[in-house]
Amino acid sequence: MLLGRHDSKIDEKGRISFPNKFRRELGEKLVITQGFEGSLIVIKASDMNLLLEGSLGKPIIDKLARDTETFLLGVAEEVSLDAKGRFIIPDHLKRYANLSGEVTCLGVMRYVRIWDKKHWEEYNKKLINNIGEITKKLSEGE
Amino acid sequence: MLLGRHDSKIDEKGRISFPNKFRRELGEKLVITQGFEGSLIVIKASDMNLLLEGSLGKPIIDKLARDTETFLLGVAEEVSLDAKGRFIIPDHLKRYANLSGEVTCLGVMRYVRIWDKKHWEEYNKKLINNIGEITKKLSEGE
DNA sequence: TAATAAGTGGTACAAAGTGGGAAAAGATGG
DNA sequence: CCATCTTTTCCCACTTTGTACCACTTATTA
Repeated sequence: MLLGRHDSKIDEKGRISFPNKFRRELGEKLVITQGFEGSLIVIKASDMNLLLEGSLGKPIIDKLARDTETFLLGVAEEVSLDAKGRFIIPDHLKRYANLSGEVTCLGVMRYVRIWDKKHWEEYNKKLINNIGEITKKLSEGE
Repeated sequence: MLLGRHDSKIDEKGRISFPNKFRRELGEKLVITQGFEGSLIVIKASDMNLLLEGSLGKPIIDKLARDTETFLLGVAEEVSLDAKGRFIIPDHLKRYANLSGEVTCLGVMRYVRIWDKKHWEEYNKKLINNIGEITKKLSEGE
């Protein structure tokens, strides 16, 4: 299970490094794509189907499903780690997530979320303030 | 069953030590993460599912589940105790819970809550004053 | 009070992370 | 179509961090 936070920064060559604990879980072949709340998603190529839960199987004429799939898959990129666990973030994804210097990577079960560090700090504050309400709603099944 | 209070302090290396009684219950592989009311949660790795009840298995497009998992897992860290029962509290969690010197650890059945000692003293006062009302509401089912 | 167990502080070494250089591949222009 | 310049990939060496362990201090118990 992917777990935990790892702060990193994008170096001069546009590389970002994953810590060992992520690498062990993720393996060699990864897919990076746009995620929610302005973050990026990095996931094992063989786990791609997890992204599509909720839209998979819907007919192509279903606009919601079509939009969701286009959002998640249309801009995805296959990346591979170098010997030290680094990879290059494609430019269009770097722009989407507003990544420049410092980034924060979060392991969330089966995937990693990459955030601009400042953006994450802000989002986390919101989470901290609202987590009581969020979990309440969740447990009420709504 | 985890039970009782243990006061401790964070040493220069950022380590905190658990008393023997906690260790026996918790075992070797622990997970530490952000908890509620500004405290940290330490739980047996194999009991993580207790935290995730409600969000487990939900698709990535479900915002409530995504927020919950990001809050609980994204900043979690797997820690292991050293030969003397100590572990290092990750910096970002130390900051979240405002830990510097003295801390208070409380055993609550299946997990341990870690507080900044002063913060706990204050929170406990509130509990003492309001516990009548809190339990009344609870027993009335809201 | 002695003996044993638990807790604390600190050092040393191995592993992981970082920056950068060289070679290979690809693009551009004459 | 070849020569040169740019970009990408691979790899090496240095730095930093984390972990294991050791020695000492404090508490516990007989």
